[in-house]
Order: sequence, then structure tokens, then C-alpha cells
Amino acid sequence: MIPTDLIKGSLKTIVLKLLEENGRMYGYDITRKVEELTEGKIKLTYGALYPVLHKLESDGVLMTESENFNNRIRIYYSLTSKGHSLVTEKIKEMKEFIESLEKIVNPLPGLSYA
Amino acid sequence: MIPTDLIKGSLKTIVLKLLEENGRMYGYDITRKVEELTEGKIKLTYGALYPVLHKLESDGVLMTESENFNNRIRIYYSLTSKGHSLVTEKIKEMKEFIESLEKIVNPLPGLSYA
DNA sequence: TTGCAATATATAAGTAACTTAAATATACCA
DNA sequence: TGGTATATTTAAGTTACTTATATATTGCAA
Repeated sequence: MIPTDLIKGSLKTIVLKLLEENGRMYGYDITRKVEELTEGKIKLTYGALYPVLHKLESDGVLMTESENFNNRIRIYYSLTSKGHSLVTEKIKEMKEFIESLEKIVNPLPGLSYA
Repeated sequence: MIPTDLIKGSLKTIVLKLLEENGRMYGYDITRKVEELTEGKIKLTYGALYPVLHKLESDGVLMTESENFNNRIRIYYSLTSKGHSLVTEKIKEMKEFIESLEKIVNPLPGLSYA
């Protein structure tokens, strides 16, 4: 529904925010949660998600716990203290981004645009 | 201020929307308008903007008129009828994108998130 | 009169964040 | 036995940019 070009740069922020809200999640879970929250408008691909999770872990932003559920491995990710700081920063950027887009997309009719 | 990764996919939509609002603009003008509207939070680079304008023109989305102002060339861009249709579509996508991001970034505290 | 900032456009080369595709493995239902 | 859902991995390719450089005029200040 929403073209991937738009979503591209937001992946990291989305992942971090979900982990902040939910405490811990595994990769597959994250994709379903995003789909659910956005009513199917955003679907993360595994080829994008897992490498990002690995990167964030190696950067010390996320930590993992592996668990076995029904003979399937689940790798739970959660924020480190560094991760918590990063979310705060990323969310601030994201809100500024959304506000900026809205100023362009929904210009106030009362204000002269030209 | 806002990292370029976030803005990346939105460039075309931003350009098209500004042209819809303003009728016609030249490239340099577009960069200044975006900077003004977003209070400096979004700055378009010429290396991104001009190739996008050329592409949109060759796709029949934009048309041009060259004018001379103070011995400087200004190439004014405006929407073709194809361009007007495209803006409508792109703005719809953009609004869905913003709504989706807001659902993730500002989860309603009353609704269970987990 | 030199030199910088603003105005105005163009484009080649490089990069990063993805997409696409293929692989592996289990559970469950028809 | 065959498809759907669950769960993760990673290599190769793409694309929309960034970075850097080039060109040219105006106008202001040192």
C-alpha cells in the first residue's frame, strides 16, 4: 500500500520504538506488530529487518535472549541503556520529520503559501 | 537537523506538492521554499533535486519554461495533467504514511499495546 | 580588486539502505 | 503430501540518494 521508498529510512526508528513499548520482541513478532498497528499498510521484509536487528545488536543498542518455543528458536531483542537513549533521539527526529511533512502536505489555507 | 535517511523517499512528493500549491517554481526556489516551510529542518541538495526534476520532466509529469532573470537562467517547472493526477496519488500515500508512523510513534496509552 | 556569499543549474562517482531471492527447519491442518 | 504459518539467515542486486566538482552572474565588503 505505502511504497517502500517512503518507509525506507524509518525502519530503525520503528523497530526501536516497538521495543521500547513492548519490552522485548523477536523479529517475526515485530513484522506482525507493525502490520497490525498500521492495518497492513506497512509490511517489513525479513531481508531488511534481520540485518537491522543484527546491526543494532553489534552496535550495543540491542541485546538478545534466545528461547525455544515449540521447537522454534525465538531470539528476543530488547533495548540496552544505550538503546533507550537512542530511541529518545530517534523519536524526536521522527516527530520533527512528521511535522515538517505535514507543513508541506497540509499547508494552512489562511497563510500565504507563495 | 532531520537525518537525510528519513527524508530520502519523500523528495518527489515534496516537489510535486509544492508545484501544485505554487503553480510554477524553479529548482533553486524549491529548495528555499522547503527550507522556509520546515524552518530549516529539511534542506534539499541540488545533487538530488535537479536530477529528480529532469526525471519528472522526461516522464511527462512536469513541463518547463526557461526565463532570463538578471542574466541568470531560471527554469520554471509546472505540473502537466499527468502531474496533477500523480500529486493526488502521492499525497494520498504520504498521508497514509504519516498516519501509520503516528500510530507507531504515538501509541494511544488507553489501548493495550502488547 | 579581490574575494566571498547568494543566485542558478548540471552531472559524475560513490554509498547506504534497502529489495529480491533462496535457503533451512518445524508445526499444523486439509 | 502439500500448503500455510512460524522463525531466522544471508548473498546479490537496485535505487535514491550524497558528495564533489564545474560553470557563470550579481552584489557587497575589505
